[in-house]
Amino acid sequence: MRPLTDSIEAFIKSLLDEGQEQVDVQRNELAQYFRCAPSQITYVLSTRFTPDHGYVIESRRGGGGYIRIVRLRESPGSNLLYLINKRIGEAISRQDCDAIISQLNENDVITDNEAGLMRAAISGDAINLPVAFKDALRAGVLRAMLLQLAGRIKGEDE
Amino acid sequence: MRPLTDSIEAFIKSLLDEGQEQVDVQRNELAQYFRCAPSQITYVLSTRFTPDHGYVIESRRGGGGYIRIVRLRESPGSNLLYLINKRIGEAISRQDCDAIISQLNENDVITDNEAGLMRAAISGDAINLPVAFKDALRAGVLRAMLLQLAGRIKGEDE
DNA sequence: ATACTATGAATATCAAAGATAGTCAAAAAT
DNA sequence: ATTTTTGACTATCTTTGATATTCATAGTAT
Repeated sequence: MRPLTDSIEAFIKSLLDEGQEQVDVQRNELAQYFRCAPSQITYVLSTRFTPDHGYVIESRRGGGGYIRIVRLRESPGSNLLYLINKRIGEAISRQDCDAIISQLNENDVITDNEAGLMRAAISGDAINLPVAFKDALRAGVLRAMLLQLAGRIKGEDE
Repeated sequence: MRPLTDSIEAFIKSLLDEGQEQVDVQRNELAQYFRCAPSQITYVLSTRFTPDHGYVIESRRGGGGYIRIVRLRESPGSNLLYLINKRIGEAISRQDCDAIISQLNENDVITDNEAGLMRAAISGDAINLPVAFKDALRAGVLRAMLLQLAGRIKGEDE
């Protein structure tokens, strides 16, 4: 018999195939539907809906809580998924970050102002830490921002 | 189902969107309208209408009592300086950051997309560090981004 | 009139209960 | 071995209710 993980994965993908870039689900509801432990849902999401696979997850707890699955899109000339999954590793230098940001800016993936914000975020002037450590933190910040870019919904701003 | 908090928040904001800088509401009346406990209103106000969010609350008890919600519309410049020099200290929580970013967004200092980028930058999901340490790093990242905002020159973006 | 008190009408506070989702390690299945 | 599945425990957010506090007004005594 096909394992539950596969069914759950397929089910979520079918939801996303209805043209939407994202779906909200309730963990308990889904678990009930598949008659499994709620943590099973978490397991599927964390093994099949990672940035590697082209997805990001957001969630909210408490009453009215939900899990939102966002399918990342590849905007022209951006290479966002490559940057997120391959180019940035565990650590990245400031210069390399700058280069990436400039390239995104030149390809009109981000505005001048956004590029400025991103450079500020990865500058890390203030912190007095070993370079290796800084580079690791910078990698995290840059990756998070690129994930946000990849998750943007078309025409969301203005 | 959308939690009540969100509806109440939206309702209050819609009242403020009618051009007024402030609204007076009666807590019991609002609670009746939403069929919830009066303290629910208090909860919404204290979690979504704080000074960080750009609001202040005044109230009076007793007969004819009311709750006044005032939206602060400070000049973006001075507000930024305050945030940079006073509000952010050595450390800041994620929640507080979120509130500040929302406020900048609502006051049109930053676009929706920029708000998204900033939230991503301060999220620090990936790194596994003691909370106190994270909060200190976050303060640095947020401050750097606010400085960038402060330094924006009119007409810099196309 | 003036001061004091009682009453009713609001809001504030705070802790507990409810509703979600996350984590992690162990058990089960493949 | 690796992947799946479960369950106990934790974290976070919402909702409620009991109790305390504050204010306005009316009444009462002097």
